[in-house]
Amino acid sequence: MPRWESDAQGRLERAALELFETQGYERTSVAQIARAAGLTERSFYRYFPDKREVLFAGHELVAHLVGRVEAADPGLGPLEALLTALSTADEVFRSREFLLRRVKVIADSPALAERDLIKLADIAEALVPALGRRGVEPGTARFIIDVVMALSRRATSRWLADPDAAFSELVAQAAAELREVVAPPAPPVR
Amino acid sequence: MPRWESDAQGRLERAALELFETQGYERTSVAQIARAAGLTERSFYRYFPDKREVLFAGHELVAHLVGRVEAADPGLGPLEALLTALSTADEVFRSREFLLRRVKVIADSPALAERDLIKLADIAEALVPALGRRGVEPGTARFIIDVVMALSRRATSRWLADPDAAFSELVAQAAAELREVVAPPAPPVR
DNA sequence: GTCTATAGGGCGATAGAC
DNA sequence: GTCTATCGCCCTATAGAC
Repeated sequence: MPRWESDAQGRLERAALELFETQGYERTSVAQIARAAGLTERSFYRYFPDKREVLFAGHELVAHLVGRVEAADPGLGPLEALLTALSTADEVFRSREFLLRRVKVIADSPALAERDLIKLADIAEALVPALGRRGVEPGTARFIIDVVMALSRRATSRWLADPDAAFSELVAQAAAELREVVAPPAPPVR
Repeated sequence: MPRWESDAQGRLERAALELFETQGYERTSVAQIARAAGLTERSFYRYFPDKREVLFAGHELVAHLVGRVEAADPGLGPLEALLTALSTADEVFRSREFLLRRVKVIADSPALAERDLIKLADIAEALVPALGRRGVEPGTARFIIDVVMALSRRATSRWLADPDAAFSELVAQAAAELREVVAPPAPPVR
């Protein structure tokens, strides 16, 4: 018999999401989350550096993307490399149920929205050296990555809304949309 | 003779930037900023809802961009409309000196970096209805805006680094770069 | 675990300008 | 009198130090 309940971190995460949903982020204290998970406030900070982080644990996505970019065919250009990497991102997604709940909570709290954005920025930053190893200058790399982040946002929002869509399809769709926006198919007829 | 020194907000902003530069954001307390500006901590919060906001006052850029998008030639597509608007953004920029100091301070503090990102996201959000009035669907609008935000980031970082470059030129340059990335000029020869 | 500085909100008091 | 900027003192919660 274990001396403590196992998966303290997971319990804190689930308790936090639940409480944020029902009471809102601001009106939920760290002590309350800890209590709901059967821990003390002090223990909460052993697992998470601050209150917001409880919703942002796990760096699987960054690692996944960086790995895929590095593993991509060296003949691919930076955009293509990023898009192939992004296409498989759903391999490390959590359940749509969970992500939907999380997105709603984040959207309802400015503090969490801020944290969400910087997490995305961290991903973008981590991808710069990955493109660097493919011979892309940091400035150019960051620009292309930012464009792909826009594309990822588009694909993800559709994926959350449509239970039947394949993520890789939505990435391809967004990429097509990008091409259309940048170089409209209809040539100027005059 | 006025009972109080004028421009309390400006004094707080200047004192804050100065202190953040010399001591760092974390090691500067609100009380210290207020004292340096000849006010009390409580008064600080009359001007700024929180400590971070002292570096992010003023919404001129949002208003400027929205206005320019709305005023843009109705015949322009959404991307072109956004780019013309962005090209004149430097009209509401503060001095490069000030912006450089500010950028450095923000980059040195995770808390300020988060706030900076959400301010950009706020601009993006504000532009959605502006494109909506041009007949663009919200989802598509947000996607195009996000691409332009990436482009804006590229142009701005170059503008900060190069004292002689014209901002509108840098926007055009980034736009050309985007076209090149999305539709490489060299067709597949095989 | 305990202690503490700080963020930041609530509410009321004060004191000039009008 | 009202309006408005400022201060004072309360409070809780976060998060870091010890």
